[in-house]
Amino acid sequence: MSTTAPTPLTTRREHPTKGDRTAAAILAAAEDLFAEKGYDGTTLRDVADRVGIRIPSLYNHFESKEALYGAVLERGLGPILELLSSVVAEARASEAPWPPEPRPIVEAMLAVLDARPQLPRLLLRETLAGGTRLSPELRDWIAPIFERAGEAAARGVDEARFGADQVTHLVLAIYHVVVGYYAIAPFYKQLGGHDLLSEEARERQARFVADLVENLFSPNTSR
Amino acid sequence: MSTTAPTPLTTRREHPTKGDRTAAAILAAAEDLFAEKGYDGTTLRDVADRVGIRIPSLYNHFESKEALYGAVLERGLGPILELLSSVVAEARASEAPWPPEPRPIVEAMLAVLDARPQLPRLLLRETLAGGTRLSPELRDWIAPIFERAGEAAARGVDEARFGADQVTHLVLAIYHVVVGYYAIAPFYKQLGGHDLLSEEARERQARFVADLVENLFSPNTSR
Amino acid sequence: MSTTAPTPLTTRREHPTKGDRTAAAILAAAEDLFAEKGYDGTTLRDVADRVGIRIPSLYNHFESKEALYGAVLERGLGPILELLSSVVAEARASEAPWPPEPRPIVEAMLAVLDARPQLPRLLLRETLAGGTRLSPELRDWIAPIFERAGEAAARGVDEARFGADQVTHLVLAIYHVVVGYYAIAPFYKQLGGHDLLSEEARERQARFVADLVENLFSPNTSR
Amino acid sequence: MSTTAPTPLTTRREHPTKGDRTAAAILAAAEDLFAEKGYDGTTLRDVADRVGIRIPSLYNHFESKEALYGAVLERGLGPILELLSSVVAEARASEAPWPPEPRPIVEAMLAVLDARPQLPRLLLRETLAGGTRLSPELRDWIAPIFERAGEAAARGVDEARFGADQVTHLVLAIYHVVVGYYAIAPFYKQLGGHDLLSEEARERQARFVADLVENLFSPNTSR
DNA sequence: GATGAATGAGGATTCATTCAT
DNA sequence: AATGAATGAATCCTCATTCAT
Repeated sequence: MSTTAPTPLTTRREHPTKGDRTAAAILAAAEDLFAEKGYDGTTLRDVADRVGIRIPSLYNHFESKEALYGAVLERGLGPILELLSSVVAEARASEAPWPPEPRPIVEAMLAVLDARPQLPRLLLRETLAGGTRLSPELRDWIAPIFERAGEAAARGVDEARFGADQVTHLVLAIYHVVVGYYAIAPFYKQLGGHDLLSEEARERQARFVADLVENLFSPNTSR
Repeated sequence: MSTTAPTPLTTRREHPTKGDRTAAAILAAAEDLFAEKGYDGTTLRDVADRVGIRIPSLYNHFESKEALYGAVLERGLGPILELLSSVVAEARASEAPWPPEPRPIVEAMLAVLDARPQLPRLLLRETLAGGTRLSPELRDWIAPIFERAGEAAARGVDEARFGADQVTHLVLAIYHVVVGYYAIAPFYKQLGGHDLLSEEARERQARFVADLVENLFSPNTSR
Repeated sequence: MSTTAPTPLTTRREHPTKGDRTAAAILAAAEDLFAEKGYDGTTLRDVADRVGIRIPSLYNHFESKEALYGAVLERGLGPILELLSSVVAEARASEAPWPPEPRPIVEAMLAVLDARPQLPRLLLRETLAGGTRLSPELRDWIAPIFERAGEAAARGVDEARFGADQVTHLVLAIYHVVVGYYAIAPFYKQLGGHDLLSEEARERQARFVADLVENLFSPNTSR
Repeated sequence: MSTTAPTPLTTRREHPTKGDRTAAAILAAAEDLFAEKGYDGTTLRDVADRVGIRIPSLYNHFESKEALYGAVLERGLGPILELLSSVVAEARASEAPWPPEPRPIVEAMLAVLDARPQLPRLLLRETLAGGTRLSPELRDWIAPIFERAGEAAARGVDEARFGADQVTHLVLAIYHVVVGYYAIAPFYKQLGGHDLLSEEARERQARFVADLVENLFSPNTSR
């Protein structure tokens, strides 16, 4: 489903070779499958079939199923974590109440996820699994985000509404509102609901999330 | 090969027999394991080991792994869905703005989940899987809940804040805030955060969710 | 399918007890199943289901699956072997050309098989299996039959037609013509042919076999 | 899970590859075992052991146990059915009484079976099982053979001896005489008889069958 | 780089059998 | 005599991985 297929992080050449293209196709297929069926529910046969190659060929590009999964996570989660890191770091550095204007941030965030709607499911699967299969690298990246998001939020939140000890809950809530939306989309549709990933629905969600965040953080004044 | 189905596998007697106790133990073990590792990640060996029996004995109580999973889901999700159904139905019947007082509802909801913190993970896993393994029975139960929750919310929501077309997003958001909290707890703890399932944390979350709901639905006045 | 269910050979009481009746029902069910699906293809669950009892109850009547199979064979093959033995013994004793009048013998034979059309299949299955599961008892019974049948036939056969060294082939041929007919009946019917076990068909077969035997043994005179 | 079927399992190349040789060895082993012990009595372990490979390797060549059985049947029964088909078709086309000279046909038939004495047992097992595991393909092949054999025989048979309504019985009889001989051979030997598959015995049987057929069809004249 | 073949480990499930009730 | 529960052994089959070509 994902359309962009950048070169894998581990090997960067000037010209994308045929091998690079295969590797990218594998990553794309694996991302979809891991998101849809989870690590244990995805077989290398599934991946190879979707790419149109045979199983052993996968090993020319990735050392193992775990390595492939790691590569998918890294490629997928990297941009998100970078975005979050920078936002959080920025907010941390500034003295202004956080966030000065939530809309751009929310929109940047959702733009990333819109381009790769599988990532939230990947993310959620990882949190459900307790980060079991997260590389130490990725884990070290994630931990401070929550931490700093908490710090930042602590300064921005309307204390009349949420106590300082509720900041963690606030951060987690926003996280779940955002990723949960994408994760539930296929199920919701299948249940008879409309397509949450349609253009309009995603715009509505963007507005909704922005409103929500703004509403939560700002003092009691409606926009 | 067999044509008659000799042993009713779900009959309950007056006195809990040895078999009933074993079945209950299997269900408990399976609930934990399915929540932690997912359907594909859980083996019948895992379940049997945790119960302290041998694998074939599982088949004296459940017809198959899928049937066991179904039983876990039904037993676990039943109370939640009933609660939601009754709340939604009630709200639907009354003319008063919904909910008249969110706190009791939120507390009832969280009380159920507190007693079985695995259920949210089970739920979330199902939504991630697109309800693939949901029995038609359970699916028919879930669909109208979202639907009616939307109707009810449509009457209660502060229209100055959220448009009518955002009600679905609102309902999903609350759902994800609630279940996501439990789902991420083990990961959060492992990442160095505190225990989200501790007494205090759960109380904070209860307050937070109640505040959030109240805040979202009531007009712009803090309590 | 078989309707008569005499008491098992191992226990003969005056009044058929309830247990005896169960044992008979088990034997009847097992005879059908072993004939239809063979020893390996028949499970004790199949047998128990058909009788309407639970598997462990089978063990109140038969020591093991093998013992049950043995009992079925003994009960089923006994009458046939007795008949054959007596015929052969009789022919052996007499000096007259054998058989003086084949019709009665053929008819007696077919009467037994008509009453229990499963037996030929059981028999054929055993010969296919090389008598692997035949009790030594039964095997000792069978061996001399062929032997004596050969001797007898040797005297009766039209030597102008079949050489003495072909007597074995002759005996085997008759054996296969007879038992094969019953064995192939279900398949033949299913292939679109008519029912070989119908009254008329069986009568035709009786006539055919009698003609064949007569024809083979008698000098070149048609009936 | 997989959607495409990547590896054609039955393709034949010009040079027999290693895989082809393995597949042939598997077929040979399976043919013996299925003939000796039947489908249910044969385990893939048996097959693998006889070939000298491990069980999972079987799946590189055949999709399942059933598929392997089907391949054995097709490969084994194909030549027989072809022979029968051609004989029957030929007889059907000609106007001469059938068969003009039975000996060549019987000899051709027995030559095929002599080369693969397991096939008759395979055949007989199938008829005993009611063709349960016969592929529709094979079944469609078999049905018309009996049918046409009946038609052909109807023209050739000595009507003074066998009525038209006995033709089916005649055809079945010949079939059983032929295949039964091979099927019973191991048992007969084990019972103390001589080896029915020895050179001499097979020649005797060939003569016997030819005599029998000739005798049955021709008017009352010995050869 | 691609793949046919092979395989150790393991997965769900069935089966015959036992035993306490 | 009947059976619910338990289980060792085995069955078919899948999976990730390796290796020679």
